[in-house]
Amino acid sequence: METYDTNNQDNVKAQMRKGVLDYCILSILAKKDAYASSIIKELKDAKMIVVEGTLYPLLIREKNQGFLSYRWEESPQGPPRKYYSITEKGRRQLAEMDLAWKEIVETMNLLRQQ
Amino acid sequence: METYDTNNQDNVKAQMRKGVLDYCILSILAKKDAYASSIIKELKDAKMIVVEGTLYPLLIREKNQGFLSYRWEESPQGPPRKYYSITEKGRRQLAEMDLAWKEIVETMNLLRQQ
DNA sequence: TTTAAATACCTTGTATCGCAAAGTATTATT
DNA sequence: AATAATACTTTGCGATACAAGGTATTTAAA
Repeated sequence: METYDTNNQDNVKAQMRKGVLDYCILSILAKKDAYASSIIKELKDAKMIVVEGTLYPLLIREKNQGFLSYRWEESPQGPPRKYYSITEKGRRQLAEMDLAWKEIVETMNLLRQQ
Repeated sequence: METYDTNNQDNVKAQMRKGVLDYCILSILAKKDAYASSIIKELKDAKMIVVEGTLYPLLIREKNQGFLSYRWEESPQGPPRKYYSITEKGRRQLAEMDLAWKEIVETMNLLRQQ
């Protein structure tokens, strides 16, 4: 059973307003496959702090929407890692997010002009 | 009783991620006093759709945080209007939001560079 | 051999937000 | 009076972000 954000297109912008984290995650994974802990490190470096309790459900949601897939890989130390990849559908979503983000940035520029 | 976002400064950015509506409202009111229906119209023109059920609680929250004040004014037609004004504290908050927004936009630019 | 440390994934409960929908109130028009 | 137009408010729901705690695997130390 899917939720309200499956029709896509029309409400990408509405969702964008709620937070940019989904956009961040897809952007990161568009460049390179990664696992949760490494994504957290990358976001921390970019000063966009995220904690595990936020990221794991988010990755699961994006996977359930078909934007991501994953595979297990051995780690040099510790338990195996769940590497996520962006899918074709994820790349299309990312393209829509780019447009929505651009519009929001332009709107804010307009609103902030005195 | 205040909530988690009263310490200010540290979490402006975290809040910003949740949505840009607060930023929009303060931006609009920084230019000119306005009442709810006129704010909705202005946001609609800027393609940032907001409905009453979103805006009214938001205005009340910002008023409770001391970012806004209001006064009643007669309307040429219909019931009186509640005109909101941004306060000094609201302007300081807006300045912090400007910084937080700038950082988020820069972060997204970085993350979207292939 | 047990214990601890490091790494990694996952879940639960809470506060908050955005929205649809319904409700209340005032004024002007019919 | 009844209706329309305007404006403010509240309720209930679904979704998000986070703190906190939990589970599991591997390696190193005691």
